[in-house]
Amino acid sequence: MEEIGQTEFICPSDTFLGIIKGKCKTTLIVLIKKGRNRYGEMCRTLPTISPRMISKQLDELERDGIIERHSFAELPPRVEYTLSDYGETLYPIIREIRKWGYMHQARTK
Amino acid sequence: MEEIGQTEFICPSDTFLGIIKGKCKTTLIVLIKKGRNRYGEMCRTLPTISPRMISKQLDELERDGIIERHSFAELPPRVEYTLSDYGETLYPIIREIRKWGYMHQARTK
DNA sequence: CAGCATCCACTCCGATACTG
DNA sequence: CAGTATCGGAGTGGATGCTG
Repeated sequence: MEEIGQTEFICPSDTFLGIIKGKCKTTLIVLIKKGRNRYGEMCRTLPTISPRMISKQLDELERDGIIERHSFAELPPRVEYTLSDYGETLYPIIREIRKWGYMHQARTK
Repeated sequence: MEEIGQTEFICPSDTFLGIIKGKCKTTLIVLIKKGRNRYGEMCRTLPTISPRMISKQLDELERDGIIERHSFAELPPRVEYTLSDYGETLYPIIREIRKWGYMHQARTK
């Protein structure tokens, strides 16, 4: 049997969950991955999430190195987000999570 | 490109994340899966998590149908938890999450 | 042993209003 | 267009004490 200790148990899960927990981070990652990567666009796609929250979640994802922010000095201003190489590594897992969700969402409620 | 709508984006992720978010649910699931499935045992394995929290998380996992609670009317009382068939379906994903965590935990701080 | 009840601090998140 | 500031309610989680 594998070694069982507190550190081994908690840390690995929290590395991932600490990054993608939060109101709508997986959703934002998927949107960006699909090219729907501008702030206003995301707000319109997710009308039930407040712009403040979308902004905050994008900030945190950028801080964690998952996404990159590209700001264009135009009028009107434009900002696009892209997945970083690091962010790409967790995308397959998000797909798995979403696939599981599709299969089992009937069960929850 | 896939259809993009709010429902398709948010629901599937939340089905999974809604279940495993919370202080230490993935950890508890792994402990149970490995046979370290008694309440006191878990508390001792996770000394930094309060017993109240472990109890609460186990309750929620049971309520969501992920784990089953088996109570033995002995003295001293004994309670064991096992993964349900439903719970087994999300175990592979938890393994992926943990594997990702092992590989990338150096990066996060 | 395996827990629940209570109290409290902290964090999350929405609503609203404002800015470069 | 792409945000930021502030307020306040709801939820999360620890500490402590008690129970069958």
